Amino acid sequence: MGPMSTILDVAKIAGVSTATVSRVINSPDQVKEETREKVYRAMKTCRYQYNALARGFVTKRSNTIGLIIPTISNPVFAESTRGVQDVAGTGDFHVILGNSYYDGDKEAKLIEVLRERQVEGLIITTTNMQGEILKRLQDDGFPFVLLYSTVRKGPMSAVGVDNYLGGYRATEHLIKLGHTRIAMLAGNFSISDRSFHRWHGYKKCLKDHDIPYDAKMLRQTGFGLGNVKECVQELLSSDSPPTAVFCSNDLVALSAMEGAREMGLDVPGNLSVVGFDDMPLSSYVYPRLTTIYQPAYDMGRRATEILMSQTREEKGKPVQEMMGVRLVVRDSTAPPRG
Amino acid sequence: MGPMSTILDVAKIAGVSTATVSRVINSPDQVKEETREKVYRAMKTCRYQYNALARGFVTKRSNTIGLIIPTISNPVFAESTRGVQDVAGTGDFHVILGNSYYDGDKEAKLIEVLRERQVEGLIITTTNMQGEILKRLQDDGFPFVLLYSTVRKGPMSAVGVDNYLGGYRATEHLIKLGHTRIAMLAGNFSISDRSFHRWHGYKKCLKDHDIPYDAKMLRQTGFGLGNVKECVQELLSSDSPPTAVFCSNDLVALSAMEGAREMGLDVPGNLSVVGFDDMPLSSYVYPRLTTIYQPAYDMGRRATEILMSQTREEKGKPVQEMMGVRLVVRDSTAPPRG
DNA sequence: TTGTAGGCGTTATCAG
DNA sequence: CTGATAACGCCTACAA
Repeated sequence: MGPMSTILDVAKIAGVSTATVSRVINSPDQVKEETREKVYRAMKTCRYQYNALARGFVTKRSNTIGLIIPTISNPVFAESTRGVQDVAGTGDFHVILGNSYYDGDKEAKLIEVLRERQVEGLIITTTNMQGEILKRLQDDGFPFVLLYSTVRKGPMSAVGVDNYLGGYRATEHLIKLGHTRIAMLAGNFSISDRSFHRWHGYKKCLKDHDIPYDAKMLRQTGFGLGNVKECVQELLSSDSPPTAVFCSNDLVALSAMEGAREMGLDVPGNLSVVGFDDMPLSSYVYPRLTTIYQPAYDMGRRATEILMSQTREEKGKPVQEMMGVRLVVRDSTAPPRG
Repeated sequence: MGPMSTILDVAKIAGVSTATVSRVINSPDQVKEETREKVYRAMKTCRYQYNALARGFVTKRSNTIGLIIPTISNPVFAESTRGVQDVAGTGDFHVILGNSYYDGDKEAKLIEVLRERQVEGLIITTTNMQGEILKRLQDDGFPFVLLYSTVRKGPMSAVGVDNYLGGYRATEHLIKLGHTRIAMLAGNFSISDRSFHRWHGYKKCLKDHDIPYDAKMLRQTGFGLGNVKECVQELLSSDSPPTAVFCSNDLVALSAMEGAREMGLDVPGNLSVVGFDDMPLSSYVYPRLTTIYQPAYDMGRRATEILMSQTREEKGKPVQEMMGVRLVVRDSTAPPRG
């Protein structure tokens, strides 16, 4: 990679000024055809390559947005990421991707360095709602939108689903099937308020059906396929084990099913399992997973549309958008045995 | 977002020169503690935020690499992407992600715009091996490494697996099980030479076991979950249908199994299926998928290590690295019936 | 240890 | 339609 040639080189070769070269790049019709051709030829002879960074530097527009998610390994985040990329691309934006791995500090660090790199906006699936970080962004008037958010009003833009409702629907399905001992495997509340809302929906549904809430039926797990198996197995080893479990996402549900199977139990025979997300592969797993669908791809798209309009307008009002969830009944749930 | 303050503002407030401010940012120990503190205070009072773009502009180092994959929706690419991000992060690099969607033109366009944006290097899972594009990168001395590559020698850096061997192993497994009518569902050769190599391994294995190769047993499909089902169903409807099928990736394998099931056939009872990739969820699907494992995460890591060393050194020799594949036998394969 | 000043590649403002 | 020229925010010799 020798030194690249610049518009100055081009200008010299073509015998014009740099301003003219810049014009043929940005508004070709403002320059006489003859000179335009001359410039094109000059570009070719010195193998000129445009430097978008330099432009960004003067126009103060990097044409880049940052996307922070917990981890790209979760297929549901992969879907929303694709949504983000697709609409960003149509606006000639690029996206820098960062994984927070559900770590608030990593998340904060990412936000900081992405801002240093002059991203024009941020899409964040936050792991640290309470933190000062978002407030800081807010104060600075820095454009950002929360993705997979529980926020429904206030000064921040957000797109998400009604997690409370999702939790309610999942639980309701189980109750209608005849279950009364229903556990919940929730992602750690300190790390995800989504999980917290789902738990509230779960509790409310229990109450509406006169099933007493039992705190021992709640287990907070990590989010990966971490200690989930142990959690179910503890649950299932208690003196009055659950006959069903609502998991705060599909990945957790998969581990839960495996944990149950390791104990020689059948899903859904001995244990019904419902997940949350409906990631693309959930209809292929065994047993096919009953779960709450949320429109990941579209959420990614929508968040990006909002962000992009936000970066352009001077003072766009914040917009919150809640998209629909729906219960998808498949094979991992059934009436309790005997 | 009002105008941000610059080191000049900081300098004025602190009563020092911009050079000094720059020093406290880049080499704090080169400046007397007293002035250093003064500068820090000044930064605070004007809420100074570092502009990494400006630095990149002068140092000609964007600290960014581009990553081009077919689609982030395929979990195997998500895994390697995570590998890339993880090691890029340790080198203070960021990664801009682009999906080519298996489209050579999109891929070319992505390479172009990423170069304009001054990425320091590119990691590409190419869809267009033959194209001029890579040659162009080569000629320009632009650092890049091919990921999921079949390249084993020559001037380009690459990391991948032995696809030929993978195809061979998969087929061998089927043959040892007693199958003789073995089909292959291959991703379109024009789009993926990986698939092409796997097919060669498949053919060679057939030959080594005196099973005549039958061209009608090969179907080239798209890569998503596109027309795969129809392909299997055609195959299975022929007068002498296959008893087993080797699929060029796990996603295709899932569709194939579904296609067979739709015809009322049992997997592996009536049809054995083996995939390729061993994506993280393949052990959860039903039936648990027999497949060829390739170390996606590590491949992503390795590719990035190579690239990063390449961007630093002046004239690093190209390095090719082939990582191990291995057959993972699970439940989607069995001896043929009767 | 600190300051001065030139330069990075492009755009944008004015003139011509 | 085209040309000077001053930014943009930071780094880096070179001097002091």
